[in-house]
Amino acid sequence: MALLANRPLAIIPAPEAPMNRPEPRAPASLNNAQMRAVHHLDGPCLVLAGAGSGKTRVIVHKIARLLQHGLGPKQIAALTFTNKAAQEMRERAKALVGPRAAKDLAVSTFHSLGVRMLRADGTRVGLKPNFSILDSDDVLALIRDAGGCSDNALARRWQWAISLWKNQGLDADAAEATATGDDQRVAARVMRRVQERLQAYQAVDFDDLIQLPLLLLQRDAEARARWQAQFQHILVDEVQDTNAVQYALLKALTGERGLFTAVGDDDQSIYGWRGATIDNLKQLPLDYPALSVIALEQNYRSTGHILRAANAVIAGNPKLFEKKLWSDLGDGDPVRLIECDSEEHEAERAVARIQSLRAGQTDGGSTSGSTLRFADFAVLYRANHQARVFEQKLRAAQIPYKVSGGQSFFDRAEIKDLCAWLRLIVNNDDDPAFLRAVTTPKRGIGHQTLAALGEFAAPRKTSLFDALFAPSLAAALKGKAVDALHEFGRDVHTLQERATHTTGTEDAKALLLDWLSDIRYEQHLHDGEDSQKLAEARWRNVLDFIDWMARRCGGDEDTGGAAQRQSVLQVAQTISVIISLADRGDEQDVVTLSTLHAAKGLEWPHVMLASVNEGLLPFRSGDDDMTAERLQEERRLMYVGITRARYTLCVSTLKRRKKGRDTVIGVPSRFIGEMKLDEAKLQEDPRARLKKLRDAMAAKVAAAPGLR
DNA sequence: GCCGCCCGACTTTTT
DNA sequence: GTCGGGCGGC
Repeated sequence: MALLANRPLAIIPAPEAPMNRPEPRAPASLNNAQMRAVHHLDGPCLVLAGAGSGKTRVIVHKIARLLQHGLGPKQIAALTFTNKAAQEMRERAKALVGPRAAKDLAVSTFHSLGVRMLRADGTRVGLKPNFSILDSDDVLALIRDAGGCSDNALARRWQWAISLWKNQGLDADAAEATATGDDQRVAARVMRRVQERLQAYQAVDFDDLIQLPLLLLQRDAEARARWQAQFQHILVDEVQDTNAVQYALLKALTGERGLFTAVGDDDQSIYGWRGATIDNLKQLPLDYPALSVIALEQNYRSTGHILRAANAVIAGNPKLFEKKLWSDLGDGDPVRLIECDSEEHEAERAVARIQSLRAGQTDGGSTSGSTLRFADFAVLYRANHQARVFEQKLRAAQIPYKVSGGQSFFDRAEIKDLCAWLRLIVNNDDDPAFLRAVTTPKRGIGHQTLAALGEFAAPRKTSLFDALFAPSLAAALKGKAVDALHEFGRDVHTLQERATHTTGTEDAKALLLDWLSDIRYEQHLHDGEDSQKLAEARWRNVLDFIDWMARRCGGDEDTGGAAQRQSVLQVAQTISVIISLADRGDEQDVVTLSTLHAAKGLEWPHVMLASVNEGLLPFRSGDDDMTAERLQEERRLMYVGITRARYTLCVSTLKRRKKGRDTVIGVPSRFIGEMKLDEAKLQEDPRARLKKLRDAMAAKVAAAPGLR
């Protein structure tokens, strides 16, 4: 959809095999292991799905099997981590079981499920049904405020610590008890205050969306019984990425019966740093003695050389479950190793490789008739900033590209402005939203007025919005300020009123446009931006956003399964959990630049792993020492990178690399050696060959007496 | 007190 | 190459 035109999209390569390789992509029938996973219905099941082994296929077929077995679509939940994954799963399910059944399946992210549970039962854990969901920027502001701190870096560290605690299922008390050192103790105290404010605002953060439903199930037997009865079978995707709270929620939802299918790959666990714990996978067989473990080892993606390199690297990690990928796609091209002088050189080599492969030059030097698309290529690297030099060189070569993992559409200031208004009409008590909305656009209400309003509201224990209408407010503030506040209050009420009753795409759009013109939002953008062009770009984003909202009100088929007409208010309620989805329609033929993390789950015919150097991959920052766990996660990252490739993989290292302002000697990553590449089969870079010649020459000269 | 300049750093990311 | 923080000067 146009909405996301300026957002980097994940690309799914075209289904047709780009090189002339006769190879059936998805076999018509399930293989043996897949079949066992699909037909195991009466007990807990762990599917260890190696990279490219058809895991989504298994999930979708299992859903079909469960339906066939007599379960209703509403009784099946399939949980993912990202909206994108949920969307893909929903579509694949739709293709297999038909739109009618697919519509009622509970295919969603963990967080959306949490929202659903809390909207229904939130009152049982102290939440009004109209609670707000704060995004991480709101939470950061809240933390700064609660901690009385203007230092953003410190607030961020607090936010990080608090989130990790929440992901471990700890509350403020528990956090304070486990805190070591002064920093942590302070963070725990901040956490307590943040939790109090969240409660007062009737707001939750993303972590709460998992933790509170868990609390609900633990505390409330009736709710537990009801939700356990609701879902007769739960499928979990990427189970290796679950954190302690998500795992506990899964257990609480499935209860004693343990009717679930967990799908994941311990070798692709790369999110330990944000609280995911592989302990969950270790714990699974202990918590469920009846667990059937089924390994999917046949890889349908990569050719032999690539797969052997991947297996060789991951063999360096201790095994949780024995598993070794194999493929019947033939050896394919050898993995290619390139040494580059610098980042610039590396990017130039990458460009040259794309051009030569596209021109029909294969690694062996023979030519093939077909032309490759730009979208068949990806350059993968460890850290975002590494994209820059590739962007430069690709632009210079006029090759279209996109960068994954950029700023989300919903993170843009203009979109968040509007979301603040929407949140406020959903939940009048949402003070952070109030503060943003009341000052955007400027309406003569400054921090003086707001501070006074805050002081008025605090002792009365009302939200800022409620305080607007207190009869005694006029006594506490200047007349002009009160008028401005009342006008704002009326604006919000008007919007709220209309949003409750407006449904359907066209009406919704008209309402939203009316609103924007009422608050003069376009003018506000031009005022706040010195560049005309930038302001216009922002306004276009706003219009895209409006379009997108309106279409959801109409219940468009293609907007993620919301098939009924919804009021603007209803759409506004779900907005903070719907982070953008890529639209398949505007998939473009462009080269992908992506971090290794963002590349997980995707694949390309031709992949380049860039700057595979010590210090970058595995990553090491100045002072910290590399623990065994850290190194193992880095190794899994390398494994993920290698297994993204279908036909060719090109790994490059830097001889010199930039580190901050200066340049340091580049040491090839230990993972290069671990790939156990057959050196004899390695293609030599023309420049390296030249250099060898030169070195040999120099050696001869040096050895010859009398010539010095 | 505010503004502007300079210097340093610069993982990974979802909801 | 860019962003943010800190310091110095006005």
